[in-house]
Amino acid sequence: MEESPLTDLEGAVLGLLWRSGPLTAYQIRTEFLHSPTSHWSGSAGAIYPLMRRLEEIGLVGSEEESTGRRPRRRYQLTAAGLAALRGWLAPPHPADAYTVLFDPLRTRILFLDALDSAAQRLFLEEAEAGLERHLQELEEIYRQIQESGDRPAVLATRAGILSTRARLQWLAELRAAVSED
Amino acid sequence: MEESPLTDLEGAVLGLLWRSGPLTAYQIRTEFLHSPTSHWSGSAGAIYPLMRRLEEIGLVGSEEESTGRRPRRRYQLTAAGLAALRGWLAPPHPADAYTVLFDPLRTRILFLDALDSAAQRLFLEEAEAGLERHLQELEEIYRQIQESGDRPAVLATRAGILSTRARLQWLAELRAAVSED
DNA sequence: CAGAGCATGTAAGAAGTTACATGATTGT
DNA sequence: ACAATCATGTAACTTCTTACATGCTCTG
Repeated sequence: MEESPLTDLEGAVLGLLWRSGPLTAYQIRTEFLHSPTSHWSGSAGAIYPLMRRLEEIGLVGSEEESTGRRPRRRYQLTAAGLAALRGWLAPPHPADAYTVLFDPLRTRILFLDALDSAAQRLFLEEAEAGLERHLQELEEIYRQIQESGDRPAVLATRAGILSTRARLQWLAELRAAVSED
Repeated sequence: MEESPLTDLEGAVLGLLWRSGPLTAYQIRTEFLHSPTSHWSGSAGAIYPLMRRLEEIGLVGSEEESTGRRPRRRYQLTAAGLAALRGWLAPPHPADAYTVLFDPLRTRILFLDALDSAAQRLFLEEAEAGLERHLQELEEIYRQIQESGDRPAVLATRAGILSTRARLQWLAELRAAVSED
């Protein structure tokens, strides 16, 4: 029934169903759409086929609520799905869970010297401004959901804040190092 | 000639060619293989077709060094390739450059309550141990390349260290929050 | 009742993964 | 000379993206 390890998208979908009861594919989609990471695109072409796949291997069940209109399919976790969710959650984790995260800015900065110094300065200014802006948003979200009492979301947002601050700190160090030549 | 924006893998390949002169596909592969991020798999099936693609659109050139044996193709950056590299490096950057990075641990912790409390504790222990181990490795690498004087690599490693520390700090906060129930 | 936007998909194509095949070189 | 490993690929498959199609619902 459960063949290969779940992808992170599959695991997250099972997690959403576990937390928020039966959901339609569209509702799942919008959850990802509103996430502060742009890693989760929530595109239709990803979610709809994925839901069918999960149903085929028995990790979710669905029922159609056809009130005469266009079918509206609502998915919920099966017992096998809950077991698979726990298997995905628990250690051992994939290798990339503990290694350095992928960061498009860090990747580019490896080759910063390929830009002339004016462009380098522009790069660093833009990067700091962009991260600063994003940090403000995260802190605003943090305040809101702290009131809502949604603890896992609070924790995840806190992670985003700390991680973004670390990137900003790094950029500040970098700017100091660049300007001293 | 240059159609769509470069992917990060394509940009990084151009960057490697810019920094390290003409390289074979295999040499590029091993650069990625040895990177401390597991995001760069450097699999043959990714690199070889990519190099052909980059050559087709004129961003790299190649010459065959056939000394009678099996062909050995060495790629170098063209003028168009350098321009494309600079376009990829310079702002404006893709949206995901400034948003929260994708973190498999954070994603899982959103659903931590689906595990029983023993499994939760195990999760947190493993995660802290795994990150701590990785941090040690990074600091060892950091010391080595600081001596080598490879500044961009030093900076990138520094970013990995700060980011990993931020994740550890978050886990420490989390453990405190979990144990107080 | 017309248009906006919500909801449910599908099709074609891009990009990467795993697994395989095979030639060349090196160490013992 | 034989095995191990370095090096150069290819093929099939998986997963996601972009773009499209289409039905349903609500609002002015």
